[in-house]
Amino acid sequence: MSDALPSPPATRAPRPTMRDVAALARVGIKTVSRVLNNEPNVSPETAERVHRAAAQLHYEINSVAGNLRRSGNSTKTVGLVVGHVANPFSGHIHAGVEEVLYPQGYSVLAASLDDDAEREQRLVREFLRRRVDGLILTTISAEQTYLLPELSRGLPVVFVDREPCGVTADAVVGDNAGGAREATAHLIAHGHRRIACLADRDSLSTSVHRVEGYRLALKEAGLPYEPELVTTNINSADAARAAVTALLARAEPPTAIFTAQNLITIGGIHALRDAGLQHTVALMSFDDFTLADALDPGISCVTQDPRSMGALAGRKLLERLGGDDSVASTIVSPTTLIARGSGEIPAPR
Amino acid sequence: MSDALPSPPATRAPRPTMRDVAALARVGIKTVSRVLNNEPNVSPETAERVHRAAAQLHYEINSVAGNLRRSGNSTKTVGLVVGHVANPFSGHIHAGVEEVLYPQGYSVLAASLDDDAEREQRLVREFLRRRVDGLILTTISAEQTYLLPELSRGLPVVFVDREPCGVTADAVVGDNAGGAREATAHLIAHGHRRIACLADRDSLSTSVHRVEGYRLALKEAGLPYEPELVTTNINSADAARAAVTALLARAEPPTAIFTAQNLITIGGIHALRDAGLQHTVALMSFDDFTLADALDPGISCVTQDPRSMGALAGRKLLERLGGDDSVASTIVSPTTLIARGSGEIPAPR
DNA sequence: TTGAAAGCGCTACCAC
DNA sequence: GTGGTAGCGCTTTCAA
Repeated sequence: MSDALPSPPATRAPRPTMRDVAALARVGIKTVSRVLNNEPNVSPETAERVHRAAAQLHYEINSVAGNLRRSGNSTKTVGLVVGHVANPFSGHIHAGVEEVLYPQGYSVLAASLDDDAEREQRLVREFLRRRVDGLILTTISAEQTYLLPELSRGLPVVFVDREPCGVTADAVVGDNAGGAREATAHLIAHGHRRIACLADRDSLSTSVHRVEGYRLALKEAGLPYEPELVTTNINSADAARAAVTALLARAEPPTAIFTAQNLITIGGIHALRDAGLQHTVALMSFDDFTLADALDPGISCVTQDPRSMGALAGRKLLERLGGDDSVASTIVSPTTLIARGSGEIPAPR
Repeated sequence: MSDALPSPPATRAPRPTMRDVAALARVGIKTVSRVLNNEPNVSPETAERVHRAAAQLHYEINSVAGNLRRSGNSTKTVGLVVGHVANPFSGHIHAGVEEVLYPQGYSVLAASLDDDAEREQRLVREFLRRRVDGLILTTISAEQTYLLPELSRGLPVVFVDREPCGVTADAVVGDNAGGAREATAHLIAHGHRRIACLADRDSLSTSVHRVEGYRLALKEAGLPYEPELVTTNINSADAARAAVTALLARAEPPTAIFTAQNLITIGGIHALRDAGLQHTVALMSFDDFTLADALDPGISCVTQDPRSMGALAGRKLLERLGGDDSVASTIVSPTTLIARGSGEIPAPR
């Protein structure tokens, strides 16, 4: 009984090379190279013969071999390290990078940090062995001095989301302090005086900046900074849920909460619901998520634009690849406040 | 005023080669190769000298050049095409693939389909030029016969999420028909007789299978199939919102809705809320999303495990890369029903 | 307009 | 143990 679909043989056949195409077209190998790379000075008839032979053999040019010899020794490949590809924030960064780099002929080797500082270095090393033309990195390690030899060699590196530590390099970051300040000021404007702040690990500069923004807003409003309302080093939704539950159980509970990260917001929402306080205690989130507007109340937030951040990082890298030698800069991508209800719950009087 | 941080020169310095290391260590280039590849038959003293020289020059082996000569002509690179890297479903597939391939020394070139069939072919072609060892593909094109030359050459290709068309190859897909059938049967079990079905484009096999599952459940329950309750070719949340709104405005509106995809569910939720019917009309979603349990009512769904699907696809590819010549197979990854409230709203009597 | 030869950085093979 | 030489598939250079 024969299958309707063409069933391919499982044998591994060698790929044709330019030499095979040249032989079939009865020309020199260099002529094949010229034709397939659209170089001038080939007669139309010869070009036609070459194209026909290439098509017949299903030949695809080998850019790996080509780039080995080609000037600049470039691979037209960029290494991208993000927090985790399964995280939508990382996904949007990836999308922005892709959007900018693929049209310019670059391919993207993507990998996840997975909260592992060692992995960060392993991945960078692997990318270097593959001779990527540049790197776009979200980092987790305490400092990136391990990149110094590469940077001093002129390898373009752009940091995204988190600023580098111990090295000078381009970076694209969200306005963490500014966004946190705006979120906190928003709560203050609705009458709140006791505002809790829940943040991620202190080892992350993003997290530290958000707490700073929170403090700045308090200071600007002449409110005291009360350490017992601030919990940091929260790294899961469950931890956030527990932390918020503990805060609400205090003698003087906060009347508003600023959750400085996505997962923390999710844990916070659960905790408020557990206590039946979702319409009583105000909540502002740093970072948005799907259906935040479908919850009751809708979740107010300040949101970054990770896709734009990825695109900016990609663009910066392209400039460096193009030979831009100007001094390293940090681009701050603005945040946007979205009011949906949870952040506009007034303070009790 | 001097910067505290080391500011790297912007000049592009050439990378050291094995020859440079060999010269510095006063050994032959082949010895450097042996040491750096952990091959035997090198005296400890020589190895030490080589390691020292390599470290001094910050030399990293060039795996691109090495693989050119190495047996099998492999690049230890795999090309991955997903729907869109910014989509969490795609992100989880990517994560699963990564999780399986990186430990085996493979790197992943990732790219997004972006709903563009031409892009699919462009990306595959680019990957072929980069001589990837294998491909993991989510497809959008009507048929993939353009892959036949590669498949017959023995290039390992694993399709993920959507089954191939026009070619025989391994695939990992979710249980689209089974999941849809289970979701629909769940609604029927809660007394519903008029169940709407909203699905994505008919050109997607996944979508077609989900509608089939819906029909099968109706049939098994002895319920009639009413075409006016089925809307397909919905490709955005807004379109879904409009479609549900239209359904609810009918003379005999459905008492339950099966939304056969993520974005459609989101649009459907909005439409039900617009009409104030979220506690009246039952809703089952195909695919889960963050905070689905925090909505009121919680959204019941059947969910796939895209991470596992990615891992299965990666594992299959590794087997093929390892020389497995067995006949192509399709792995069906099961779905799970999660009851949260929206799917358990009973039919009015 | 065409192609032969050299060489990109490395590994396979074989001599020492 | 060690290292030269050939060659992976291509582009560069240069001569025809």
